[in-house]
Amino acid sequence: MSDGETRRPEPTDFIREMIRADVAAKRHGGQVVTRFPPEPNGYLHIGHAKAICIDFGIAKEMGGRCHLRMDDTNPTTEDMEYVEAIKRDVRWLGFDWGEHLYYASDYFERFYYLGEKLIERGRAYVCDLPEETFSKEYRGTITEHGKESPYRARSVEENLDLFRRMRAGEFADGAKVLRARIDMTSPNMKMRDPPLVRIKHAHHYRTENTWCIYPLYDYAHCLEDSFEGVTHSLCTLEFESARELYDWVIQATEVPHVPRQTEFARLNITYMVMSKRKLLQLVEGKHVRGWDDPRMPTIAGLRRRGYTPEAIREFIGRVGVAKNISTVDIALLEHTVREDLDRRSPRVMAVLRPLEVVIDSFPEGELEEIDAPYWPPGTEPAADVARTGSRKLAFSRRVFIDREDFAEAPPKGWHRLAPGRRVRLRHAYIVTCTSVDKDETGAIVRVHCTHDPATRGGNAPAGERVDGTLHWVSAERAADVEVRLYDRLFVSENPGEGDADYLTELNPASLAVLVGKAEPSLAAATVGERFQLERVGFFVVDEDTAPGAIVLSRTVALKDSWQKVVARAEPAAPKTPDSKKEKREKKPAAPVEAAPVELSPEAIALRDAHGLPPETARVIAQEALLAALFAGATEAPKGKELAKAVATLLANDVLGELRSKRLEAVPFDGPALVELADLVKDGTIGSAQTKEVLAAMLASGKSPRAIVADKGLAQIASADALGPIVEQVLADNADAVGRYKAGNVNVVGALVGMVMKKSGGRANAKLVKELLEKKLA
RNA sequence: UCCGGCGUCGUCUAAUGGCAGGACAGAGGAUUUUGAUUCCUCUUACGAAAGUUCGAAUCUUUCCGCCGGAACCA
Repeated sequence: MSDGETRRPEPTDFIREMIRADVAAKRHGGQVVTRFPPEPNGYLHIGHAKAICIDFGIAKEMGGRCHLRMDDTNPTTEDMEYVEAIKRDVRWLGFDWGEHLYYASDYFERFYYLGEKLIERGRAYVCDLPEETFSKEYRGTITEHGKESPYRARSVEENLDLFRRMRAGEFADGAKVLRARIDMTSPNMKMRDPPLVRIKHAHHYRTENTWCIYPLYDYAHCLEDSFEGVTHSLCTLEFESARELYDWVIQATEVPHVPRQTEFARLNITYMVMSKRKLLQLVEGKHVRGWDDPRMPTIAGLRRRGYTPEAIREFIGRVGVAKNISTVDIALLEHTVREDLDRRSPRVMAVLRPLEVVIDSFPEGELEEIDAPYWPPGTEPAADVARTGSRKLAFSRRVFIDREDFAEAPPKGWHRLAPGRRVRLRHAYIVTCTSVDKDETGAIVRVHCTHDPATRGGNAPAGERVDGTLHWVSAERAADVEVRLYDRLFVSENPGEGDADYLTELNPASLAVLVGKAEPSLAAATVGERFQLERVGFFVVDEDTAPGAIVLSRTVALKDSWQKVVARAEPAAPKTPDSKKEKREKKPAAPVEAAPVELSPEAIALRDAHGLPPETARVIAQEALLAALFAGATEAPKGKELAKAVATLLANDVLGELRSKRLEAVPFDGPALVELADLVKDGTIGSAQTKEVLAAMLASGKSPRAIVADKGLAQIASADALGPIVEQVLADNADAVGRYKAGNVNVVGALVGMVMKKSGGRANAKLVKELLEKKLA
């Protein structure tokens, strides 16, 4: 991390939490191995940057390693050019795979070997069904089961022979395929005998013509992870339903190392497209100049646009990692890059649309040298930024300003030049506009000013305020520069949303090329150097620059609050597309009457036998484990009498634990729950303690009474015992008490919590609350 | 319609049964030789309903909405 990068607390997200827990539990010997597995069939984009930051970033944080692996199992799309581009981009982003560069294509022999092994164990077969036949007649649909392929029952010998001949090249593309033998009735379509290895007589950029069969993603990826000892295989949400197959292949091939797949939401950004297919279309359709066109969301494009790796990493960090499907506002990306560039970009001046200004009071032919600092006071350049100090500016009778900075009839709130107005030419003089020259069409060709010699350096006399400060360039010493102004590539917030073709939503103004005038110091600028053109934006010197022909690309414009004022005066922009909330509310739910619950006969029996609320009865009847526990409970001595309490426990708390821990069994029985309910009934424990006892039962299987005794959980329910603790908490939290008195009644909950904690979890919460409320009243 | 996933300010994201917090965006203001930067202030959210609980964004149930899954792509 470079110096000065924003320090933030250690990132926490569900993946990091999971991995930290794995490390703490010493799974995989406490090792963390991740991988970033791009397919070399396109350039990396900022969505990949998220994956890279997660895969490499987490491995680094946990003291593990991250592999860079080219997932090159499809010979028809992949290419060495992409491999090189991927390596360059990952490195540029600041990550290092060390020795760990891998290629799926190096594992082809092992995939083949494991294919034979699957066949031998009856877990895979060679299928002759054409792709179309299988998908139309056999796979079934989302709602209907599939049916088994007629080739499913082939003998091991025949399968082996066929598979070998597939490899030997005896069959045409698509004539045969190796299929997993799983379950044609699975609700997960991925599990309906998915293809594992297909025939493709194609040249592979690395293995050339060695192979004519290639593994498919679902077969290859999990094995690659296993071969490499990957512990945590992190991928995006669309692979969620592939996870079941991932685990199946690992289990069926009996590979020794078992990696685990976890999915997170991919990155979307407004006004951008992020699919490889669309990006490829933009390049091939010449809608942009190439993969590294500065308008592209590719890493190469962003790099050429002048983005820094630090800014991108910071952006990714701010976006976070979660499973919500999300689209980040491009304003956040722009903010992050401005923030970074502000510390990296020396300030210089250039005029994009020159308008000549004649300073009539300044002597003809005179050139005045002015020393101007590169950095405004108060801005500390980042440590690794080269240009510091100041440079020389030339002031002369003729200068250029931007046409946008002059108005003959200025609108309200105008802070720039206009007839009669006094403005400062930055670092130079305060000037006053005296007249305007126009051509025969009435267009302004020249502006006349007089300067105030007492204001040299731009200093206003004490107490005087000028109308504004303008950037400028001497007409005598200006360097011509090509300036490329980039804007978002699409005009639509979500290109291609709905029925729209995203290509019709390209922004025709995404690139504007101007020839401007720059201050002399810019003539020596070198490719990759970054500047802020004062009042205009952040720029980078483009690689198209040649000696004497500087090309400047705008990375991002400066924030412009004047533009906002102007925009506000104009008719309101069309409302943004539907937000999440609007989507949710689009079809307003008909006011739902609490629909009468349909009860199964079992549920009805439970309800009637024990007087349970119908909801509770249904939940218990539905879940076999709960039903068994409940049945056991009612057999116990006090079971009938406490049935309702037990049922509530079962339906509300036990079920929750079962779900969250994905438990199939529970280490206690029904009578234990009766015992727990009895403890509550006789007042030994309160509701606060019940949860804790239940958790302990789940963990140890011990009896409730034993747990209460062990942990000393018997509740404290006397005002005498609790009073002092309440007093103490109140005294220690005067500020919280203040907030309560100011109207925040929720504070009581927090105070109850504190008392509970101080009492070792033993206080009767209800009583505590009463005591607190009495004191606070 | 089946399976899986997801619903918190406009946007992204926190909270691990106890004061709904942060960032961006937006609004207002201060400072300013960049209408920049910086600083201060403010508006705005738990999809709905019912249940469990002293207390629910968090546990349970039902409903609603969104996304992914039927490539011999990855």
